[in-house]
Parts: sequence; C-alpha cells; structure tokens
Amino acid sequence: MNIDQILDKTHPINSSSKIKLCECFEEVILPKNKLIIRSDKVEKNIYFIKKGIARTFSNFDDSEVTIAFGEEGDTIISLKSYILNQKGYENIELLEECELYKISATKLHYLFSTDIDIANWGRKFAEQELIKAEQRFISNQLGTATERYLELIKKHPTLLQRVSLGLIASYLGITQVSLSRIRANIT
Amino acid sequence: MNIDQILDKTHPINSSSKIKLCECFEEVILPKNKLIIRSDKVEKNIYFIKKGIARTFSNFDDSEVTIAFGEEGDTIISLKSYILNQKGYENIELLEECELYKISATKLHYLFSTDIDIANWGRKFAEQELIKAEQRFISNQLGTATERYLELIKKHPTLLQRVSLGLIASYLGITQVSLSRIRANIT
DNA sequence: ATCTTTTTTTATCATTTGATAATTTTTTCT
DNA sequence: AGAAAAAATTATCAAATGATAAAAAAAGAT
Repeated sequence: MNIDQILDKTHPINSSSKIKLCECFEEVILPKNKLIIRSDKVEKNIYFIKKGIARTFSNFDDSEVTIAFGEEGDTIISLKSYILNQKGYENIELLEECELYKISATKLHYLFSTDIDIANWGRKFAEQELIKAEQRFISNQLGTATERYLELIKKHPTLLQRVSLGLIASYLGITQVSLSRIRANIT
Repeated sequence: MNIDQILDKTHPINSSSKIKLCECFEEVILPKNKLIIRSDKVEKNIYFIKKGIARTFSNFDDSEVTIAFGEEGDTIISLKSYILNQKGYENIELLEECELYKISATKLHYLFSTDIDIANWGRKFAEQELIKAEQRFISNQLGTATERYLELIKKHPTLLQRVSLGLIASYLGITQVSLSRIRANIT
C-alpha cells in the first residue's frame, strides 16, 4: 500500500497540497522485533505501514495491555507525542520486518498551520482514529471473552497467522492461558 | 462555563475566526432525562455543556454500556454522525437539567473548509477526544474493578453525588450489584 | 406526611477468569 | 537433523464477577 493510497483513505487532498505533503515522507525498512516507539520518550515521527504488522502496548507495574495491532495502511503513532508533545503511554514494536513511511511531526504541524487542505486531512485523520478507538472500547466492554475472540478473528482473519496467542490474549484483556482454554471450548 | 472558555480549552482561535464560530452557537436549556441523541438517528448538531451532566451509552441486545459522563465543558456528540454522517452507536441522555451550546454540524464543517484556524481547532478537538478515549481504554483494561472504581471517584469526586451507582457500574463494566459489593469491601 | 417507586445493600450459588505448574507442540538456531 | 527456546495446551485450585432474589434505604410524588 503506497503513501498516496494511505493518505487518500483518510481524506482526499488536492494535488498541489498532496505533493507538498508527500515530499515530507521518507521510506524506511526496519527489522522484526524493533521497538520503534518507547513510552518513556517523546517520539518525533509518525509512521504509516506500507508492509508489515506492529503492536501497540502499554505497561504499568508488571502488567501489559495490547492496545492495537497495526497492519498495512495503519499508523504507528505515539498519540501523546503527536498531540501534546509529551511522552506517552504507548510502546510500539514491529512484529515483522516492516516497510514504513516516516514523517516528522514538526513538519506535519507546520503544514497544518499553513495549508487548510492538509489541516483538514489532519482533522479527518484524528477523527477516524477516534471512531476506531470508540468502537474498540465498546466491543471490549460487551460480551464475554469468547465472543470478543470470535469477533476478532472474524474481523481480522489473518491475525492468527501473524501474531502469537499471548499477544491476542493481551489485546482481549485476558491471560494467554485463559485464551487457550477458550479456544479449546469452541471448535 | 461559557462558550469562549470551552473553545479556548481545546485550542485558542484568533479573534475574527472565533467571532465567526461563536455566531453559529445557540444556547438551549433542556430538561433532565431528555434523550438528546439517539443511536438510531443521524444527529445534525453538536452540543457543549455549559451546565449540567450527561451520559453517553450504547446498547446491544439487552445489555448497555456507559461510555462516558460529560460534565461542564464537555461535548455531547454522536461521533459517527459528526464524522461520517451516519447513525451512530451512542445514545446520550441528560442526567440533570442542562444548559447547552448547540451548533449545527453542517455549519461547523463549512467553517472547517473555509477557515484554517477553525479547521485546526476542529483537528485539536478530535485529537483531544482521541487522547481521552485511549486513556479511558487503557485504564479500563488495567487492574481490578475495585481499582477502577477508586480511580474514578478520585478523578471525579462529585460524580457520586450526581450519578446513580447503577450507571457508574455500567461505566466500570460491571453490574450494579457487584459495585455494591465492592463498595462494601473498601471502607 | 404518607405512599409509591427507585436505588442500594446483602446473601447465596453459579460461572468466568486468574495463577501456577507441568506437559506437549511448534519454532528457531546451528 | 537435532538441540534449545518459545509458544500453546491442559489441569488444578483460588479469586472475582454474574445472576437472582429478598430486604433495607433513599428519593419522589401526591
């Protein structure tokens, strides 16, 4: 998925603005298991996934929560860094070797302040992430872990091939052992 | 809390743009228990709370999830209506008589497309809601219901006086009876 | 003020999930 | 291929939460 498609998916931008925006991206390839974003640092860049898969997680004390998986077309972003220029609560690691489009938050913010089309793209970007966040929240509150598991693999059928059950369990808010038990009781 | 303060809290706007924006708001007073937003309809307006408290909730089958409580300065919004012009999953009811600032989504979107300052205000608005949504998600995944309850009343000490325990339980993702038991085991 | 309705508490039992440990299966490395 | 490491399953017991019902307390209505 190339950067043009990724940007358009959020919101179409007129061609001169899009050229300005696309010029700011750099393409990088990073290895599997790379911890690309750390919660203890302000992250200066935002990434879009051309190819590969990443996991966003947060740890407190000794427990860890998987917040999201990002696949092709998704964003790798520390929200608090991007929005508030503060260190965030997200760690993001690459679960496969990834091809990424990278852009500096500073450049992006400059474009927001000078180009209304790009500003509205940025608005749409945040809005769509917000919709996703709310949907995720609601579906996590509803139903049993079994239902949520079935829902997840229905919505993301390839996830099981790409991600270990331990991480999926942490995404569902249960332990890996519980997920194993749940799987044993469905088929 | 007046509309000027509410807007500035999100992001300062230059004075001529702010005048344009403020002109679009209308002040309304609505009674307690009014279901101001229904999930089965596309909602044409957005509201900011001058005074009062509202509850956002979603129901599926016969279960109900409280997504948020909105207090002074917060927004009453159907995200899917506002962002995608589709009917949403949120119902919003007023838990007290409320004084609200009301604006049409159409007018707001027109301003976004013509005024870069307002577009960036709209971007910031979505971004800040996004941060809140993610924080809420994480804190709901972490810890026991007891910890989440204690956290909630620490953060929103007046909530207990304004909202019944049944609604708080639904916000915490547990039953009202469980919350009662939890409360019995802390003091 | 009294009655009615709603909210909250308490109790009991069932179900789900967690914690831990042992075992099996799969993946990775050389 | 074979050894080592990682991931997944299975089993057992403990803890947390749900479902239901009954009683007590609080809030609202006339």
